[in-house]
Amino acid sequence: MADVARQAGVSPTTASLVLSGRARELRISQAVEQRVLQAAEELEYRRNIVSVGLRTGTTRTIGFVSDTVATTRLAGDMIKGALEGARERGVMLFIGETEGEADLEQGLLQAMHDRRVDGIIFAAMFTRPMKVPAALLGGPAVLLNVVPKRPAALPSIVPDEVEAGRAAARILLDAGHREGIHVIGAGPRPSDVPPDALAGVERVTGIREVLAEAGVKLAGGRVCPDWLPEYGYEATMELLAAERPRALICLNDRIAFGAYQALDDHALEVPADVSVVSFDDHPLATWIRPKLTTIALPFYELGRKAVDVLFDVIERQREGKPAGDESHRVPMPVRIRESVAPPRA
Amino acid sequence: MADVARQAGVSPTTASLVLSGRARELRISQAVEQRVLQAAEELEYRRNIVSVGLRTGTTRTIGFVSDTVATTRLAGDMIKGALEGARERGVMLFIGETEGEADLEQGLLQAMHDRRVDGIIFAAMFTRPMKVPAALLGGPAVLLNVVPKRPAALPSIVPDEVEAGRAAARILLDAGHREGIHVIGAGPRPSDVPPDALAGVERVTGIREVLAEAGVKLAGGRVCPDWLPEYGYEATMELLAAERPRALICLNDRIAFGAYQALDDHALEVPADVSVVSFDDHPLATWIRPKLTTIALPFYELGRKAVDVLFDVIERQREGKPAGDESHRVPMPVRIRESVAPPRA
DNA sequence: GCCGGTTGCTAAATCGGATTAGCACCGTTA
DNA sequence: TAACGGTGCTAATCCGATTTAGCAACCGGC
Repeated sequence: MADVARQAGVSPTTASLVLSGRARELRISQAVEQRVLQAAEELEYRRNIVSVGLRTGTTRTIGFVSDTVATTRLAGDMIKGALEGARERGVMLFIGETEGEADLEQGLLQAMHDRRVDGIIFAAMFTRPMKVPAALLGGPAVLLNVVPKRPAALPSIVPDEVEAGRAAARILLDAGHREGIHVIGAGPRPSDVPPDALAGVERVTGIREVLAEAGVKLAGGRVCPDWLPEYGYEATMELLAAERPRALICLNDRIAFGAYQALDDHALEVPADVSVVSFDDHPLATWIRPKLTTIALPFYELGRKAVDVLFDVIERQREGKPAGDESHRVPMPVRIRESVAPPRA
Repeated sequence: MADVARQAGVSPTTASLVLSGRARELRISQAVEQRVLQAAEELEYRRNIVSVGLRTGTTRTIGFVSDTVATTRLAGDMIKGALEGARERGVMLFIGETEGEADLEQGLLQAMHDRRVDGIIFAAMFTRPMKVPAALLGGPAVLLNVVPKRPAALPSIVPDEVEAGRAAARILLDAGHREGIHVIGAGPRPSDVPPDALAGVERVTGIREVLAEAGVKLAGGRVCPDWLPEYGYEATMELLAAERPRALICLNDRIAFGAYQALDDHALEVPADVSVVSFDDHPLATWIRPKLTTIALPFYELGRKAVDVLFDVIERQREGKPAGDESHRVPMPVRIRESVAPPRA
């Protein structure tokens, strides 16, 4: 910058003013402004962000801390959304994984604060209640896919799972289903849900609500120890041994995949014999035959939204206002494909 | 830091010396060292890395630039490996996506250099030849899953695809297969491979080499426009319409999934009627039935290795030595599962 | 012709440390 | 006892910007 100032024949102060866009504000003449700009261009000058960060305290950098990023391809979309939001604002993204370990989490948050990030997105790869680490309260932060175990003064961004449950139920009702509707992955009682799987609880809530309104009774439900194909398969096999369902609401696509396998074993066709709706919109959903009708987890939008809200918080903090702790629900889009049909007469 | 110095009753210089671990070197007495350390502890002092970065030029930060991170869950593992390597060295990771666009790439690299990263990992999500951007040569850098289109003075880290091809062929030979071995995803001629799919070329090279050594002839091969289940399905259907294969080498797991569907349509059983080997070890491979024998893409190791090599480069650069442009091949582990059996008599 | 107000620019301090040169003190040695 | 080499610590400078306070020149009004 000193070089630029010299080449333009002005003081470093003036150069700084021009290059940080405050020329107008501090009454620098157009002529001088142009000279500085041109000198900067000729010298291919770029501001040293580290230095700016030291002086102004803003590093144009945010942190993305999550439990794990590799578990599902969808998680990648969350980062992608965040990345895009960050890029639009000219901000870079630090990422880190806690692996669910408290000391890693502590160290990571510390490391980010040491680098003076402007804000932190604290994310989980599937929606769940978590303890909000104290180190998070040190600066602007938002919760992504995390609902705080005890009330925290932080905004959170989560998918609208209840509405997704409603949508799934409506799809079956609209197709004419009234009986033989089973849930795979939870139930039969509302409390029978894998621990910490908030999504499960909320999806079932939405399902039950819509069915109840329509005067339709859920025929049954089966928990799965984990939401993987093999357990979906087992649960569906058990179900089929006992009775003949007309429609399955699988709590995610991997369970649905297992259910497909079980239905296939019993020579039952989807959707002619049994309709299947599911959640997540995993890539798998378009690979299996028939393609799966599913309510998508909007990971990309979640990531983007998190950045938007984080910058709101940063802005508000700069104005001295408090952070706010509202919870933003991101709608889950319905993907109608080929796995639902009217019940066979 | 000034506070620490004051509390310890020494000059800021001394405090700096002690806290940067150079006390011994510059002959600070043990007593003073202890006083400073204790003061720092009491004040919960943490060095401001931004400031250190300004003065020393090292930010304890590296950049991970890739074309896209979300395409496959496996890509996430690559980042995970890099993350772990970085964490062990107390370094943070910036990530960014280029989406394959040159101007985004340019901007991203620029943004990283502006933030004075200590080094950059330039990655692609599947192995392929790419133009190495000039901005990469500005500092320490390594290529991950990228082979430079023209020779560049940068080390590269890539999976050992040729050896993986050999392994796949050996699995079939060991099971007793001699004829009716088809490739799905490439061939029949060695040049029939999707453009830019370096993995395909190398896998086929390895396959042909081992088969040739054993005096076995490849019965045929079919290209797929893209390595997705639907194309694997189509190619296999075409093949089955013409003849009855004894073993399929699918060029990735998604193709294999499509092949399974086609075999199922023809009432052929895996592995009794047809054996299937594949590549990648996508999560899918354990979800389908029978579980798929596949040669795994070692994404996690690739990510880790990239960080290791990058720090080698950084180290060497500090000593004034050149970067080196060797290519590191990471072995691809074989995952024996249930999709291969001896040919039916 | 003097005064107050603009306009246009700059000197100097600051951010939080790292680095360099050197100072005061002490025991040795000739 | 004066020169000498260690020892233990610090003052001053620097990294690359931003920011505050202020200075000179000019202008119009009385």
